[in-house]
Amino acid sequence: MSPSRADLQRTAARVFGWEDFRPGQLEAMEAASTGRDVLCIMPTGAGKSAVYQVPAMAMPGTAVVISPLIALQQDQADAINEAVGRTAAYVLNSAQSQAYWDEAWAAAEGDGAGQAKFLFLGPEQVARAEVAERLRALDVSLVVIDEAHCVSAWGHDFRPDYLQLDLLVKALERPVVALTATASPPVRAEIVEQLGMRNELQVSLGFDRPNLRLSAARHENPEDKRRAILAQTAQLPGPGLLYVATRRETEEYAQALQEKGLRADAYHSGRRHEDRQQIHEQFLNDALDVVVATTAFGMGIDKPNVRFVVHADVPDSVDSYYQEIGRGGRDGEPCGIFLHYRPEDLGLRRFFAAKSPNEEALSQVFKVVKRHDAPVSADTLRQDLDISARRLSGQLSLLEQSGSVQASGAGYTALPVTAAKAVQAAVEFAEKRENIDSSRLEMMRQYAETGDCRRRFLLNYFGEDAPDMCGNCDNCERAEERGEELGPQEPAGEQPFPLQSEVTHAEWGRGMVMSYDDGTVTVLFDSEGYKTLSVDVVLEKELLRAQ
DNA sequence: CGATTATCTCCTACGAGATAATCGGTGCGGTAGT
Repeated sequence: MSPSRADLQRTAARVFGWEDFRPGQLEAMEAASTGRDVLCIMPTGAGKSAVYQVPAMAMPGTAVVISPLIALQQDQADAINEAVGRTAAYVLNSAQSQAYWDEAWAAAEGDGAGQAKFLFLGPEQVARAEVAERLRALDVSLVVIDEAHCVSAWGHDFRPDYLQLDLLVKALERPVVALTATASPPVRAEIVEQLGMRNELQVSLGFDRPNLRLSAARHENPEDKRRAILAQTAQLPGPGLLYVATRRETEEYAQALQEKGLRADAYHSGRRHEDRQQIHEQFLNDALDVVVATTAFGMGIDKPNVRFVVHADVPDSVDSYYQEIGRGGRDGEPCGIFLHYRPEDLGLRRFFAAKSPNEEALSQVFKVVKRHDAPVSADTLRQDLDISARRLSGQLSLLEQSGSVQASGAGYTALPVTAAKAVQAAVEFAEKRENIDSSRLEMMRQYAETGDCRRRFLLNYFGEDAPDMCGNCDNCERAEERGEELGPQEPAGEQPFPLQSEVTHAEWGRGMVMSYDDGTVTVLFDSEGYKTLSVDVVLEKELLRAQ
């Protein structure tokens, strides 16, 4: 028997002391507990964790929670254990002793009062055959993917095991609960596809954050940009965040800000663990005015009173940008959002995005998979190949996605093609993905350069309609100064296809209309990424057709 | 792709300017060495 809505409410109150629910929360919990997949998009602090924790406590069995950072897993497990009053959640990773693992397995495999209700693991653990096997044997309540945007953001290159999670999902045959604060339509689609979710309920609380005051400034040379950033950051009321692109910049800006008398520190993944922890704590306790950080700083940080978020460089996508500025103004009070931009800065992002696949390694991996008649496990492949687990994961998922290898719980099977064909398909697939990535970067450029309402740009990007000028971004303020009416806006120019409607293009196939801006239309094509076209040309040449 | 650093060139030698080489982000896990 799955728990009823009343059961869920009782559990929430009894175990966690939660009496009230946000819109969508209860609905999502109910869906999960009755066996339906759920994709939940809620800002941090809106009670995302409750969506899986409450049903998992109300249901029999153990929830398997996949989360990207061990520190994050530990925080969540601690919170659960404190609420429950015993060890109901275990965090499993390479740093734990064998004794701890044994205890966790024993607790998960048992049932009754001492049962483990949650196991927290990273995708790398799930990819180990031994762990996967043991998980398959458990009575699992839910499969939870926390920070699910990592599937899309990290799966392709950085942490390839994210793309193998569908095997776990398939093997366990339990409802999937995917949670994230930020996901544009294509990212949502990718999460659903990669995790093999079916008929999922999507719950989104909406992306508008009206208290964030958006602005951007363009600079010509690096020195002017640097001066402007320092002057601005020193003068803004804190606490705040300054995001930069490189580790070295974090050190340089932090030092310059210190010299101006601010309490500032540099945060990046190259710093010692204790230092990172200390900076994090100091920031939370208002003992720092500014943290100057790379992308390493952010996930899991829930501080209400961040008063500004300054970007010294463009991030790789609007998705990342929104994730980063979303750390400001969580208390609902005003927060200044500033993007400093030079077109040349896009170069670094292009460099990071350009990772051509290793054809030699692909070919080798494919040949070895093909040599086996029966499905072969990643572990066996690794012994045959003498390559790292991580690289193997990357090659396998590329081969799988480009259609030359099939994956199942039993292992990998090669399809009847030659190694040369398999490599070619994989390379083409990687190129296509790179095109999509660069189109995402192009959207970041558009955001930086737009003269239109920035809030509308962001909302359109995340698939929401936003007809009004917001009045709280630099471009709206400039329009106001020119004496233009805000409020419901005359659509600037013709808009032949409604927002969010489906269109087709002879060459690029199916796409979705995302936004109109200054005589252009931006369409998100399934296979090509974002394309921005002139409305006049589209109409004249009949480039797009409504679906 | 672009910024920074290292090396080369000029030939009185210095140091300036040109040219070449290098570097750049996220975390897991495991390994080597205390």
